[in-house]
Amino acid sequence: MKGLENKNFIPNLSFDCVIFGFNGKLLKILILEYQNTGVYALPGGFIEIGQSIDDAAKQGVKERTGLDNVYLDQFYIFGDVHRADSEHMKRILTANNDNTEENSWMLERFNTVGYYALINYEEVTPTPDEYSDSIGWYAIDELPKLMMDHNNIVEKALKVLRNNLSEKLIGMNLLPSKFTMKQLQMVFEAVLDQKLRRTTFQRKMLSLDILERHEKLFQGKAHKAPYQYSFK
Amino acid sequence: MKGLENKNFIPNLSFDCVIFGFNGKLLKILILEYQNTGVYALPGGFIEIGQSIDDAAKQGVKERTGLDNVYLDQFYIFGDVHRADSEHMKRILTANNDNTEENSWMLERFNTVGYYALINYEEVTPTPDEYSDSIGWYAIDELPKLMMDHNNIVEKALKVLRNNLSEKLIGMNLLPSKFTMKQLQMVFEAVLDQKLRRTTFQRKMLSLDILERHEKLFQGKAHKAPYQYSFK
DNA sequence: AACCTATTGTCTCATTTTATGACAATAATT
DNA sequence: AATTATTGTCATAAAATGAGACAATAGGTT
Repeated sequence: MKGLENKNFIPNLSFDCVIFGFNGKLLKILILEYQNTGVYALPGGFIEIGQSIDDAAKQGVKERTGLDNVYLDQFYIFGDVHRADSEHMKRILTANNDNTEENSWMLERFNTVGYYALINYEEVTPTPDEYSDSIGWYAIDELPKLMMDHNNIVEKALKVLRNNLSEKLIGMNLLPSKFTMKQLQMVFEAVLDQKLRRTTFQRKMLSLDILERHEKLFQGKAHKAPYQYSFK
Repeated sequence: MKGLENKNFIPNLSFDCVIFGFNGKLLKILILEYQNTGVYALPGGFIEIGQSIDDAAKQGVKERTGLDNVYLDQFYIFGDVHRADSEHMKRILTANNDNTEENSWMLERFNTVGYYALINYEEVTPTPDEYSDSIGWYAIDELPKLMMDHNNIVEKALKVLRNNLSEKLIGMNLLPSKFTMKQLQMVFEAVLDQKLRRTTFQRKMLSLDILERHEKLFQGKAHKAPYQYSFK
């Protein structure tokens, strides 16, 4: 596993990121597949000595999405003894012809810090890193079986996201800087997984006094063109 | 530091607990003072290999309060590089005539998992453990300067507690099993640090359908005796 | 050009929730 | 029996939300 053994990592601690994106209809998550293993996992990594966990996560997201300045929120540390499933890791190591002796520390128990990120789907070109051969978007209700307790991590991230959506008004991070009221509503509906009433939603959003209205968006459709908005 | 060197701990990881109690008027926190150092700190500890972080925290709270089955919630991991302040730790180690060589790992960088606990003030007899010579309740607005970033940890715990109070209805854990509406309101007021309207609060609580009404509590006061309630 | 269609922005009215104050009931004291 | 402080509940006002109506469009169809 090229490069890993050169660095000094904090032992027994990792991070994993649930990277949310919105394609206009569905809420999706970035999942990567390790080379020659059929093992699916959340993008994650380790923390260098001398590096804050937040920075490590930030860097990890950047490496895999190319995006800087991403909304990133640490939401939980998963510290169960039995969360690690060393079989998966062994398969990844051997598939990479790795010296299992030298990297056996990766088979030890790991606690992992969960982060979730919200990114603008359109601005992203997911690029697989050196360990994985593919990276792709998966709708949240069509996730493959993930390694270790990663499915559980996603579950928890979704819960936290749903809780924080209205409160912290973080839906913005899933949209381009300018968007229509309809787009904003669809983000809310996708995240909360429920239909919202158009008029009520619109009134609520406008009353919050957080939106700035811009020019109309002409979509070439046979109906009134909607205004565009951005967050103040 | 007796006993510590015998155990196998997960390196570079600790936990710290913000233990909240309510004395009837004020929201308080358990703080301990290390022997012969003047260093104040949150009760915390390390995690054994083969022990989940939750269990380690649970055990830590039990050791320091004597209480089992405490409401305990992991709320954040503090992973800044500069949060550690090894001076404090050195003072604690030398004050205990510790072999600084052998325990030098305690001076390394530590990430710490923050927990908050809610306990019934009256049922608790805080007992100092082997490392500390005193343990005591401090009102949240009269905390001493704590070691490392522990003041910061308390701040964050308070924020999370305020957010979760109504949502998760966890105020119950700060009260005896039977309480009056007034007592419940005072818990809310102490945690949220704001006055609430009596009639609105009472109607709200009753409408939630989470309270069971019991016999009246005669306090020997010259006015109507209030009902007692418990959570269903 | 006149009409048609789907969507948008805004309004209205009904319903529900919350704010605010009023008031009677009551446990002990005077 | 009158007084006092607090409690439980109700009445009314104000605010927020639900649910639908409707006119204003941007373009398509005839």
